[in-house]
Amino acid sequence: MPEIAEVETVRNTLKKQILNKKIKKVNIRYAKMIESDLKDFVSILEGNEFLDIKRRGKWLIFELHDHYLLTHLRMEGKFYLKNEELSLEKHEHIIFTFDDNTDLRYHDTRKFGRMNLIKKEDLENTEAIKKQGEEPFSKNLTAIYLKEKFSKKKLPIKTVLLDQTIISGLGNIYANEVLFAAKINPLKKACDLSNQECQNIVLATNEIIESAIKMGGTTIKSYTSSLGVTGRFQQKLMVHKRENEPCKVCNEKIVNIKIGGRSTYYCPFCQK
DNA sequence: AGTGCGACCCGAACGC
DNA sequence: TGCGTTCGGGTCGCAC
Repeated sequence: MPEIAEVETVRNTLKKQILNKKIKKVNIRYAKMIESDLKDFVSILEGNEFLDIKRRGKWLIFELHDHYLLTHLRMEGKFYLKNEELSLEKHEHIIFTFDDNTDLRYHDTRKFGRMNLIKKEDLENTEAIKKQGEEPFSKNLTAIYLKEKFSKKKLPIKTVLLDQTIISGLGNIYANEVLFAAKINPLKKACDLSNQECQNIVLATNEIIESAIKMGGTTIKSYTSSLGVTGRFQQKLMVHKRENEPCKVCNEKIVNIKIGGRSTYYCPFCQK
């Protein structure tokens, strides 16, 4: 399940591989994945080239001449680079073939990922991009900002951390890890958090996301980056997917509960 | 406006 | 063994 660190890893990896290569052909095998007009999608991309790859939250933004290709990997989306002669696999849904005979293949077992081609001038007006909250590293991500946003939320803080309009890019793994590092019980209502707790979330978010990006993300389930680089952050996980294992700080058993339908892991002693 | 929930998917895990 | 059922998870859209 790619979150911000995984998306950043994919971005950095792909940037070394696909920029400024002419796109010879686009093959769409699962049309529902494309949110924009299908004919435009093919005609605009063919003959075009990727000039840069940016990121906003969990969205990857491929820059083309005059357009951006927005992609969201959701849970299982992956990009692979392959020789175009290799046979297509079952879950390779969108294939971009470059004129050096390599493919950029979008692979997604669950078919949850989406792609959207937009004109450059429309980027900031695109709903998905417009509503993204502060990036984990932004200087605008402050305790004051969080306190104000949280004050309107009676939901558990765990649920609120997943709200992309507040902090952009956190998913289930890092939400669990941030709350452990900040020593906050995931069930606590967001509106009840103190200034100090908001500050702890800012610091924990900075620290964890920086570390996760440095380590190439976290490999959970099927996630691998485009070059097959394995994320190493899983070795650093303190609570996520560690149900019944001892807390690395106090030895108490890590608990797994559902909050808002999402698996939540925490230490009942460290996060009272 | 905030909240809750089904829909989108399909492989893995589980039940019988 | 083999079949059917349940579950998960990010985001959107809709109902309240």
